Amino acid sequence: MTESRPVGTKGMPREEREAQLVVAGTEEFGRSGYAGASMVEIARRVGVTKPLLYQYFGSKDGLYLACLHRAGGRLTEGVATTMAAGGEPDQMPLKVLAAIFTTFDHDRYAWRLLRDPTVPATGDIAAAAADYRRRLDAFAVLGATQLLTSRGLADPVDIEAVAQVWTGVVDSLISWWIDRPDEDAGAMTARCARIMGGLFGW
Amino acid sequence: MTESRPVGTKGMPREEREAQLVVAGTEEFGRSGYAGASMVEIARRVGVTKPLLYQYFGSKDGLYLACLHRAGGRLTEGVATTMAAGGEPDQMPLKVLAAIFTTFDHDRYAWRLLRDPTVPATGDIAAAAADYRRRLDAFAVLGATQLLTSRGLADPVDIEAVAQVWTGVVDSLISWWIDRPDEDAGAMTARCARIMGGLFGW
DNA sequence: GGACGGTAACTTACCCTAGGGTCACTTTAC
DNA sequence: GTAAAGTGACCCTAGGGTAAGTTACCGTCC
Repeated sequence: MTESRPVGTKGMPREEREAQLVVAGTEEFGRSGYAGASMVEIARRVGVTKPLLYQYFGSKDGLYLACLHRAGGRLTEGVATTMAAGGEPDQMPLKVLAAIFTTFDHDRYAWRLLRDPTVPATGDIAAAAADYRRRLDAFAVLGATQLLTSRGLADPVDIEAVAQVWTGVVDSLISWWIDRPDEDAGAMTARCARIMGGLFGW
Repeated sequence: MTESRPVGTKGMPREEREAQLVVAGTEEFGRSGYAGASMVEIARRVGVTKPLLYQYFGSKDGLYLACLHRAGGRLTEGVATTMAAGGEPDQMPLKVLAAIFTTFDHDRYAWRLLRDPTVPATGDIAAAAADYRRRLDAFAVLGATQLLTSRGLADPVDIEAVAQVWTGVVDSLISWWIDRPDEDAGAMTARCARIMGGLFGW
C-alpha cells in the first residue's frame, strides 16, 4: 500500500470489514431475497454483530444498495466492454456469457440482486435496480435487434420480448451454476458453446 | 348442483370465498413472494378481514399451500397432457408454451409460486414446491433429451442445463406477459412461434 | 520501556413496529 | 333460533434499528 495505514485499532480495518459484509450480504440477499434476508444472519456469517453492520451501512437498504452497486457496476462494466468489442450477432451471446461467468465466478449470487422481486416497489433500491436493469436491457435490446434483423424479424415488440427472455436465460444459467460449485467459469462457457452450437447452429 | 345448497347464511358461501382468496393470494404471493406478501393485504383485496382468512386456511402457510396446489396441479396437468400427445422434438416447446399461456391467461402469477425463492428453506411449502418442480423438470428433461439427442448431443449434464434454462425461458416469458395485460394467450403463442422460427429455424 | 490517552472496532442490552395469529363477539339468511 | 359468515380488538414474536458502553491497538511523552 502506498497510503500510510489510516490508523486502525481493534479487529480489522473498516474497509476490509465492509467488503466482507458486502460479500456476505450479496450471498444472503441473493439466496433469500431482500424481504427474506436477515441482518443479524448476515452479521453472524462474518463473525460480528448487528450494530456494527448498522454503523457501517446505516440500514438494511444501505447494505442492499452497497451490494447492488457493486454487483451492478461490475456487471454493466463487463457487458459494456464485451459489447463494445463487437462481432457477429450470433457470437455475442456466448461472449457476454463468458464475460459474466468470468466476472462472477466467485460471486454467483450477485446477478440476482438486480432482479429481486421482493424489494419494496418504491424507494432507492427499486430505483437503483431499475436503472441497472435498464442499462443491461439496452445492451440486450441492441443484441436482439442485431440478431433478429439479421434473420428478417423487425417487430420491435418481438425484440423486447427476446431481450427479456435473454436476461431470463442468463438468470437460469446462473441458478444452475450456483447449484454446481465445481463447475468453473471456463467449463460453463464451454458447455454453453457446445449447447448453442448443437441446438441453434450458432 | 346436484347437492342441495349446503346451507349458507351471510355474505357468500365458504367455497366461493375460498376461491376468491386463493386467486388474490396467488397474485400477491406471485408479485411479492411468500416473505413479502401480507395476509391483511390479501384479505383486503377480497373485501374481508384477516380472521376470516385464518378461519378458512389456518395460516399463511396454509393459504400458500392452497395457492400452490392449485397452480401446480393445473400446470403439471396441462404439461402432461401436451407432452403425452407427442410430436416432433422441436415442435414441443411451442406446444407446451401454448398450453401454459392458455391455462394461465387470467392467472399469470401462478407460475411463480413454484419457484419462489423467499419460501422458508424447510417445511411443507418447500417440499410441495420442490415436488411440483421435480415433476415439471422431468418433462423438461424428457423434452431436452429428445431435442439434444436429435442434434447429436448426449451429455446428461448438458441436458439438465438445457432443461433448467427452458424453465427459465418460460419464467421470463411469463414475466414479460405480466407486464403486457393486453396480449392474450393466442397473440403470445403466435409471437413465440414467429420468434422461434426466425431465430432457430424451428 | 512502560504508563496513558485517543480513537476506531466492536458488543450488550434494549426499543419499536409490522405483521402473523387468535378470541370473543355480531350479523344475516334460512 | 341456529349456524355459517364475518368482524374489532387484541396478543406475540421476529427482526429492523439504536444508545451507551467496552476492548484493543496505536502513538507519544516521560
